Amino acid sequence: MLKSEEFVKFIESWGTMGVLWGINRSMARIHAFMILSENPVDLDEISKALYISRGNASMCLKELRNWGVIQRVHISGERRDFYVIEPDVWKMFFRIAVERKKREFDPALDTLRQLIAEKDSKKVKKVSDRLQRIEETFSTFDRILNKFLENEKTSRIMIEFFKNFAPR
Amino acid sequence: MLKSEEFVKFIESWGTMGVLWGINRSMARIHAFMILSENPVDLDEISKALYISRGNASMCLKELRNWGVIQRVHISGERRDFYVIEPDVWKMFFRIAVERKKREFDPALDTLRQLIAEKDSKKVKKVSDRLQRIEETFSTFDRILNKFLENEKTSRIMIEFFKNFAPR
DNA sequence: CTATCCTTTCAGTATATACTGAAAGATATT
DNA sequence: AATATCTTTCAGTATATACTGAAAGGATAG
Repeated sequence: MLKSEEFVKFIESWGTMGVLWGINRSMARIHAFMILSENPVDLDEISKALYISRGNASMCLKELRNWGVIQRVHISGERRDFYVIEPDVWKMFFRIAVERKKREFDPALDTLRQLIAEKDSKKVKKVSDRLQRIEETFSTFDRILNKFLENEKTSRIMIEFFKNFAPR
Repeated sequence: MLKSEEFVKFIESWGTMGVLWGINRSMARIHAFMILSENPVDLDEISKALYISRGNASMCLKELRNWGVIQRVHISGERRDFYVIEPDVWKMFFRIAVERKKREFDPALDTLRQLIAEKDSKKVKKVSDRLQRIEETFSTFDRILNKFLENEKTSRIMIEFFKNFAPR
């Protein structure tokens, strides 16, 4: 399961898309490599296959684990650590969504609200109306996302709804 | 409407969030500045207020126009170009979504499909099943997004649905 | 037509981000 | 407890990304 031209293309393309998720190229390439691997992989294999230093590979694996998109597994009789991807693709999506929201959306919404709450400014009506509209939009978005992420079951229901709404 | 502490904070925070949208700090800061401006702004004003070179400001404005989140307006009697934000916040959201999808999601989905279509590989069942599941997930996501973005009216309907589903 | 005002371009430079590899830290093996 | 195997850390370095400012390119005014 290695090294056809398409595999390389997939790994690099996944790497590019990684930016969409806010993860860096190496992380995404490692993730792609793991998707294409039949068996659990170890640091050495990754390092050699993708021409990445062990140090970097180690840091990327740690970060991928933080994001919850891969897991460390133990193989009896083996001393090394092995890794597998989170097998549930939607779950993988959610985890990324949660992480990004927490890191970048929430603080921005906070600041927006603070700005609106601010009393003594020389705010012009036009601008405060605009801020109000933005806050409403963000807030709606926030509620939808929270609803979506609140538990497994809710997510599944929403996905099913979506599938019907936009059938193949 | 300038330079309270909160305004600066808002601008910088918006700048951070910009990364979420795949736009760089300067672009996002300029956008934030424009949100807070009562009247159309020009290049010079931006450059001075945000301590950005005119060259950079010019490039950022161009890019923001490409994304469709700001518009150039003409003010009679004025020689300079002026700019305003897209006033419809949801529309702004959509434009960013469309752009990002086009740039980063679509190519990845393409590659994924190519990889699946590939005939003569030594693909292991486990891996091809996994790829199949990923394709399904991505494809569903793609259809939802397309549905959402296909026209103004559909978007509005979906937003209304969401608002009811996740009320304030 | 030419001077003035404004915008854009882009080579060079600065800054931020990612990566390497050697050393230290862990954990298992004998 | 010494050795071997594997992982993590991090200072230094490389690479990628963003920014500057001077020069060229337009547009309008006189």
